[in-house]
Amino acid sequence: MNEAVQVIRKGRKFDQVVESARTLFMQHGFEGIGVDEIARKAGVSKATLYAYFPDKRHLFMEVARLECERQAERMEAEIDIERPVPEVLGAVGRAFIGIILSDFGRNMFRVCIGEGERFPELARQFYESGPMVMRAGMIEFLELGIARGELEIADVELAADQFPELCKAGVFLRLVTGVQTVFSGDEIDRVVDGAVETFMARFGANRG
Amino acid sequence: MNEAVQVIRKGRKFDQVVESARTLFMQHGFEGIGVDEIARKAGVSKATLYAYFPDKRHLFMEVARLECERQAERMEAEIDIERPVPEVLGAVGRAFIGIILSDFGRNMFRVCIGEGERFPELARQFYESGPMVMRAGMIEFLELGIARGELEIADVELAADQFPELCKAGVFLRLVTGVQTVFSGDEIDRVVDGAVETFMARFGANRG
DNA sequence: CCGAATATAAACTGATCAGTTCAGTTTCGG
DNA sequence: CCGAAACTGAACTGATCAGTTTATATTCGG
Repeated sequence: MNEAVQVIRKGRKFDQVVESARTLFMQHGFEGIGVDEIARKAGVSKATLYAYFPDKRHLFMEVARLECERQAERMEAEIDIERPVPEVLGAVGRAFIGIILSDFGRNMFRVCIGEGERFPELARQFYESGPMVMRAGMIEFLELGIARGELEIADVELAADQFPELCKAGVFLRLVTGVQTVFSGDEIDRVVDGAVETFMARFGANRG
Repeated sequence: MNEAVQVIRKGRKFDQVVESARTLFMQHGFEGIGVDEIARKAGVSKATLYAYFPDKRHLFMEVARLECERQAERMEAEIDIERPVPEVLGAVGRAFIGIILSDFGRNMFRVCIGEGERFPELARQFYESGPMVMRAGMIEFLELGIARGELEIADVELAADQFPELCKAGVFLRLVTGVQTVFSGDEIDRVVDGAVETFMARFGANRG
């Protein structure tokens, strides 16, 4: 089944390499760092690195996949979906913005989008192990909210897409274009609270 | 005042170069095409090209700036802001999605974001001549809608950021990651109409 | 029709960097 | 303690590509 994993993990210094790659990729992006430096920081020879991974791209993919898993787990652990819908949405929005603003998020977007044409495999894997997972979680949660009578949604998938998009309002574009790279807590609250309010105005079940 | 423009435009084959660059950049992105090919397609020698532009990046910037202007003009010409707010928003949304899905839009995002760290000048200029212009237009229009009594908005800037973001729901990310590259008219209608409905649910002045 | 501005072709520089090779060393299970 | 697997280091290959150079040719205003 998972032969691929076994094929890749064959040496004792595997984790050192991944950890070094994680740090450097997240800090400098894909093109911003050379394989030599990754090997050096890992305390490993370049030849060893290439014994583990067929090329730089697959090393990056592995790092990206792990990091997405990590973020997804953290998010799941932090958020209690039993709380009222607006509260949960607020928490989700703040976590989401946090990821987007992190070195990881910024560089992941940069690489996936920038490299998308030359390296479609990565962008697709990123979508599937990042945004798609979150989308599935959103759908699940929204359906719970509907069942609880807190939400009324005809097109749940569209709603699940709209919420994260709302959270990016005025942030994402300014971030990736470098127009603004630091956002205060107040700024984040403003956009997340705005997202929750807009979302609830449309989909909240107001019977009263 | 515009000495810079005069300094750049000094030969008779300038337009050929820009036009060639426009076509090829929009088709292959920034890194996807070499200067040699741009010169060849322009029917111009490489040396001539470098007589016009200090480097490849500034050539790209010029193309980007012109294309943004072009899109902004087209949008302004097509849309009649005297129509009812939801109708105007629908038209804006469809035009916006159209730009995003075009070769120009896709590659512009790709390059600005991908190249952002190494070439911040471009991303900033893009933000200013593209999204920022649209944002200003949105703000103006929303204020008109408020004055007309069709809208009620406390934070106009946030609302102006939210609408385009809503229009991207489920489209933008799938596009830039290559998960889905073609979108049907029905799909576009679904997301734009959904954006208008959500927006109006929050900001529409329903006194009835 | 002259001379200054502009354009050309094509070879060249120089820098970058992923990935390879190989001869030799270390590690570790059995 | 042996032999196989894993690892090392450092030089090397090979490809890409932006930008330069140079000697020559074309264009065009005055």
